[in-house]
Amino acid sequence: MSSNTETAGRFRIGEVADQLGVTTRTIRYYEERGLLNHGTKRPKGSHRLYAQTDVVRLQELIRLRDLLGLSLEDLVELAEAEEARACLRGRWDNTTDDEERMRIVDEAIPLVEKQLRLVTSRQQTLASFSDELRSKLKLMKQVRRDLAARDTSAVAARSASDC
Amino acid sequence: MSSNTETAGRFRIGEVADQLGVTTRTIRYYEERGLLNHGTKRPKGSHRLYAQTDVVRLQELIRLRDLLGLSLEDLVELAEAEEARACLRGRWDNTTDDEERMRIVDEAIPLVEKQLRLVTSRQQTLASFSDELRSKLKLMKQVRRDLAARDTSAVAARSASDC
DNA sequence: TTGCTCCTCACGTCACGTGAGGTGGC
DNA sequence: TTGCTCCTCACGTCACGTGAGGTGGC
Repeated sequence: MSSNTETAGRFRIGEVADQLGVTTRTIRYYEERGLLNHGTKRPKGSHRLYAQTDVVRLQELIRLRDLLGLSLEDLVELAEAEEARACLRGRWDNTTDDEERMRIVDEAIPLVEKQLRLVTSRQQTLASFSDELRSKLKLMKQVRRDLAARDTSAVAARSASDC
Repeated sequence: MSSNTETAGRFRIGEVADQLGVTTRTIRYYEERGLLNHGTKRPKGSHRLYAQTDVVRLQELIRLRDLLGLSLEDLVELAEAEEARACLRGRWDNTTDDEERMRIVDEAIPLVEKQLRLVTSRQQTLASFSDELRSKLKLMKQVRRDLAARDTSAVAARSASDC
């Protein structure tokens, strides 16, 4: 996955799974589907080893999946775009060409902006849901107070919009 | 589903599905799993008909599923608890007993509070994710400006924490 | 050498998707 | 009567879960 020798292969699949709160099966499945391991061809049967950058990358994908409910197909799309950033493959560190670096940053920025838009949209939906629940709760507590005060007419006035 | 004659049976499954943005299969599946149709025994082969209260109820379940990523098992649990509210079955409207109404409200309040806790927790997670994306973006734009100004030393100072 | 974790099939499951073939109401 | 939507199987799919049986490194 990482071709960068200095960061290569320090974590085993079980450690990564524990860190991210998923199972090893999930990680292997993501590899099957092409989200990981674009770099090294691992000899069949040998252990998978992950670099810190790989873990961070997986972390991001899993967070997008959990928080936004994206399908693996969506994740593949985002991952491929992120691939273009190439930071993970060391293109950034291996070049001293400012124009090359400019291109990398220019590719990366719209991607993060897209993720931010997705997150912001989801935040708004949740905020209105939250508001709804709050006013529902407020109403119910008011009805409760009316009942406690044996004020039947007040209860009747409110009950229509309750529940 | 609804045994309340005045609100019974005005929507067909296709209409409900369109309103909620799901397929008819989803609604039938939820019925299979016991989330719906606790009331009427429909003659086999006959059309399903839903009341407005049924649609609202389904809407809530689907929103919880989408926004919080709850499993159907989780939804069944919440639905069963909500069943206790009994408003949908007309217990509220069919009683004039204040103590009965008090019991209904007392059962309903902690349920909505629980939903609110789930939503709030999700909001916090999303907020920190959003913050992370924002500062990442800010840093990348700064690097871009440094590159544009051909200020190589400034770029180098920042690149370590980039990507 | 003994555990432990890893490996690869491969079948099971959850939450639906997607027809196949047929019936029912405006 | 003609469409349209509905019905019930029932098999397919996506994203994994869960062993079965075996190998590899501290």
